[in-house]
Amino acid sequence: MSQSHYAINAVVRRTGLTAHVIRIWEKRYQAVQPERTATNRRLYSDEQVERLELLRDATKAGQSIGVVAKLPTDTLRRMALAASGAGAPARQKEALPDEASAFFEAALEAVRALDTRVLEQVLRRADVTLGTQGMLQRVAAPLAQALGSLWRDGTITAAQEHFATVVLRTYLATAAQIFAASGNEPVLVVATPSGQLHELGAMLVAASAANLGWRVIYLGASLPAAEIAGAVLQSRAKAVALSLVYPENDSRMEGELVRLRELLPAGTGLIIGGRAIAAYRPILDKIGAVPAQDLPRLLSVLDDFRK
Amino acid sequence: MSQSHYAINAVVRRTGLTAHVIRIWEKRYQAVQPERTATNRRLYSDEQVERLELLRDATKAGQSIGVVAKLPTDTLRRMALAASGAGAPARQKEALPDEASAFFEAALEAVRALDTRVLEQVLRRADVTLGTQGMLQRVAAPLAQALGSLWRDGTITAAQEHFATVVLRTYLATAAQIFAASGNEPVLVVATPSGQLHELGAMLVAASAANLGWRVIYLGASLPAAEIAGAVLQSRAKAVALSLVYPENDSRMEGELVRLRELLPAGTGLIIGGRAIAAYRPILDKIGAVPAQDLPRLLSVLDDFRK
DNA sequence: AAATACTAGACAAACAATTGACAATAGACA
DNA sequence: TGTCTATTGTCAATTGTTTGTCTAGTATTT
Repeated sequence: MSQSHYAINAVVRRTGLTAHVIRIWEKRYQAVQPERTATNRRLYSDEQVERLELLRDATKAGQSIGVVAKLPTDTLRRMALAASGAGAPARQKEALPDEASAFFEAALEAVRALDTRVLEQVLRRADVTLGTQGMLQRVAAPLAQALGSLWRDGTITAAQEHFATVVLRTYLATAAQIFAASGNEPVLVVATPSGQLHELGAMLVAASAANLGWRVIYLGASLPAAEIAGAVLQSRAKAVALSLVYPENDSRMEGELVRLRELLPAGTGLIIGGRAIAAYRPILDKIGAVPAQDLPRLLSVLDDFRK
Repeated sequence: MSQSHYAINAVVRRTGLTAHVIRIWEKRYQAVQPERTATNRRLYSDEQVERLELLRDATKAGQSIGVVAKLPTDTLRRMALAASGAGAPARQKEALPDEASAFFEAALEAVRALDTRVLEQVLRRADVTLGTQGMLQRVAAPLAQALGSLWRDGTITAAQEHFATVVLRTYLATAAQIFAASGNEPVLVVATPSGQLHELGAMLVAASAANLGWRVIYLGASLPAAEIAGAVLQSRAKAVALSLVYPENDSRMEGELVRLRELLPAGTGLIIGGRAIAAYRPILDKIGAVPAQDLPRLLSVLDDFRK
């Protein structure tokens, strides 16, 4: 197989664990036993990295490291499969209230410094410690929201805001990558309608849904109703999620949304979220779209459509 | 096999490594053993250049040079494959002339089908088979260009065009991340100026430059001159690359570009590329910006600014 | 003459390993 | 409830390694 030998630093990058933890897991529980160079540096194989990832997931799900570290890798793989299949979050560790905000602050710091690497690292670590949904709801979503107001404040520059948007966007896209391999998940089309240029909200939805086992077709920002409907037809999607942020009083929006509902096959779910939904509330009611004020509510709505 | 022999300068150009590093890798780890001229100048073969590229990628991925430099080239190739996540067959260099267009066609097919997974897979495979620069220049760039005209044709829908843009964008961003910097590479700021909404060209530049060893700060689309300059100052960037695609006759562009040049520290490189540069040519000359018609030319320009 | 390339040796910053100590948490038990 | 204990992650200090960069001096190419 592959002969890769990763230094501990590379393992840190891939697993999101700290070097401290990796070493202490080895010392105390013999979780992995990496080779050593002639000068005593650890060298990890792909298998060992995978094992560490599995251990990370198991502990994140509430298992104690002392127990799972002794299990063979096969068993860990089965556990991971079972856990993701059940979708039932066992006893997800409740993070401290200020733990999420520490990540938030760290992320903001990286944004100010225009430091891609650190920003990504913070997001990945939040992903590991809070769980993907926790990271999305308590770090990424607040960050996405804060960017706008901080920029209006003058607390951050437009360049920093753009920068953060791009990095966040990329992270969400890859985090949402959830192997669509199985192919028979329900399909969700995500986009923002014509005139709505802010796409971060839509990306959050896409990442969140993908993490919960939807196959997401993400179409980006500012797409006419007919196009969205076309994509739904082509992909036989079960539901559509739109995000409305700004502007809040686009007169053409009503026409767009009505048209979209007309063009969608009967039975297709239509979920609309984002800052601006309050302003468009009457329209949503009229066309029977389900509003979702925030990410948790969106997920529960998605769950209903899944059946 | 081609019998070309490259002087170290050419190798620097193609790999993004410094001459110092190339020599020290040879001395300390016998990474490559180039021929010598009668007067002791190093001469590198294509195979050796490829090997250096593989070593560069492996080290950027976190493997230590001391370990990987001793591995046979075959193993390095396999590792590059594994790292890019493709289970693809290890096609050797010298791609057929139409191989790139086969990838192009396959990519287009995936776009029509709105199939994220396949589209990503095609890009990854192209990456491995043609090399990163080959993939960028012969698949991604043509695809980015084609999307616009195909959409105007009606050959593809706007939804498909949006979809392709997003997937391509994400792939380029992560591909560029793989080469994430160790910290002391020269910094390049990439963006599109106010009014220019198409960012795919800028992303291509960013990915390409990152692959050649720049630390790229990517700011996305439509940013005012003052903001771009601010980011340059903050990051102490050596150069700025802008992409102009559409519109081709924005009257405010001249003001923006002039202002940008004024705000940039003396000595900062200013490179401008994209479909629309012909239309803005007089302005570019006026402010002393270097035009770059295509990706290969951009890279050689970047090379000049490196020092 | 100026730019480029070569060697050798020195250097500093980043990276790793080890150890021992510490703090937070959960569960057990009185 | 409070106290004890085992578990777990974190931290600091120290030592050693790895790696890219730099300088100086010489030679070659353009």
